[in-house]
Amino acid sequence: MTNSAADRAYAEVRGLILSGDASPGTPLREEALADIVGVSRTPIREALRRLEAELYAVRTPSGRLVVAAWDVDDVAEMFALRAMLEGHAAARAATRMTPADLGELKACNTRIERAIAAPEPDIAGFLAGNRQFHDLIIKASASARLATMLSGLVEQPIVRRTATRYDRSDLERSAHEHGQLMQAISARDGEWARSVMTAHIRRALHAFRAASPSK
Amino acid sequence: MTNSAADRAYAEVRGLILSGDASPGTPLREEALADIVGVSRTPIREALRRLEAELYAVRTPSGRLVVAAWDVDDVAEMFALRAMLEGHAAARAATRMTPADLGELKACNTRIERAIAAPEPDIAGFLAGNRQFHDLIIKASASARLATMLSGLVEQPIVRRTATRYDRSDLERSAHEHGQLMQAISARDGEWARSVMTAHIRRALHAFRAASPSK
DNA sequence: CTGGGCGCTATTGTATACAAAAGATGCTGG
DNA sequence: CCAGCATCTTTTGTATACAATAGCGCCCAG
Repeated sequence: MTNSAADRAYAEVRGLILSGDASPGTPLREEALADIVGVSRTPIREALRRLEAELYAVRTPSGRLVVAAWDVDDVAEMFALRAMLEGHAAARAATRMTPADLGELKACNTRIERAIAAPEPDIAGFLAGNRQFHDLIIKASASARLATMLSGLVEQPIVRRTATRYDRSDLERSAHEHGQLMQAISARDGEWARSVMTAHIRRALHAFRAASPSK
Repeated sequence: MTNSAADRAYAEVRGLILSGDASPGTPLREEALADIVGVSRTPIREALRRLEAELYAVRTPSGRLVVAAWDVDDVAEMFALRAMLEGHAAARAATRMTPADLGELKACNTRIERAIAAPEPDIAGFLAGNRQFHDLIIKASASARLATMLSGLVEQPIVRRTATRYDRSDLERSAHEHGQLMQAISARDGEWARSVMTAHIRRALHAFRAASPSK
């Protein structure tokens, strides 16, 4: 809880962008945001730099920031990068995970299975579990750099929109792939784990594509 | 040249870290750095946030920043990530490059060949050309996200230290691999280009390992 | 001599004031 | 009526002032 104002500013401005309240091209003016969030320009500036680094915002030639426009190709590229990087994380995790870590992973996937087993699947529960599952893998990969790179790449809102269109068989397939991944990790087979993770995320990419408006 | 003070601060502090003047574990105190660079704390803070995001600095539990310690494994991980990401960039570039881009690439590699052909190889010229060559590929990949991720991963000093140990055959091999890459791109074969680039960087990794003290 | 608590200091987080630069607006001359 | 320019406004960049907090050392009691 070191710099709460800046963190709050980051979360709020990011929320504005992802919710669509600030649509692509909207200028992100520091003073206006400071008024909205209720802090001074200093933490706002810090938040904006982070958002710029994560490409949520882009700079006009003269240094003004505007909300970035992500088209389908941009999002596809994000999925492709995530697939590579999380695949790498899975490969590393396979040779580094302790039995205790693996148990935690198993418990997490059990929660996911319970969330989707109900008559009316619990999408929020699925998403929370899914995120935790992936975070456990990343953590077990023991690469701070990988974790940093992935943090700006795992934007729930798009995953969320995709997931709300999942039917039960999609959800079950996802949990099943998690099971495969745990098998690969149990076997300490990094390349198997990489392949499963890559496939897992690339499937999500195509689910997204299928659900997206044009193209 | 929008915010020159912050950029200067970034460059100077980064220089302190990479030159070894600020050794791992050294605290990075804002006021002290402000005095050194000759600007106020505000741009220094901005520079430090960037350095933190790129893992040149890490935060102690209580929010203080210290120079990060990179061991051999960290550097190896950076090479591995670079190999994946630049491989991806090469694959994208292969289907996107215009003949003009390719011509520029060829000219660049010709300069590299000239630099290493001299009786006493021009290492600085090699490094400058090499960097430009890789930047051209990244640019042609037309992925802002990829460019952003790679920018924090291409730290000359380590590459430089490795390159100073190259003998002529290493340098020639590097230029030759660039030639292969251009062939793959000319053929518009993304997977070929990816493989060549990945191999190119992984060879550099092993050159680094061979040159590094322990392990 | 040692351990714990208390207060001081060093350092970062946040707010605000000031400077510079880019954009917009309106005026004037053609 | 339009082009060009001057000025005024808006917005960002930088400096500084103030607040909060964590670390450190010192002193005292046992």
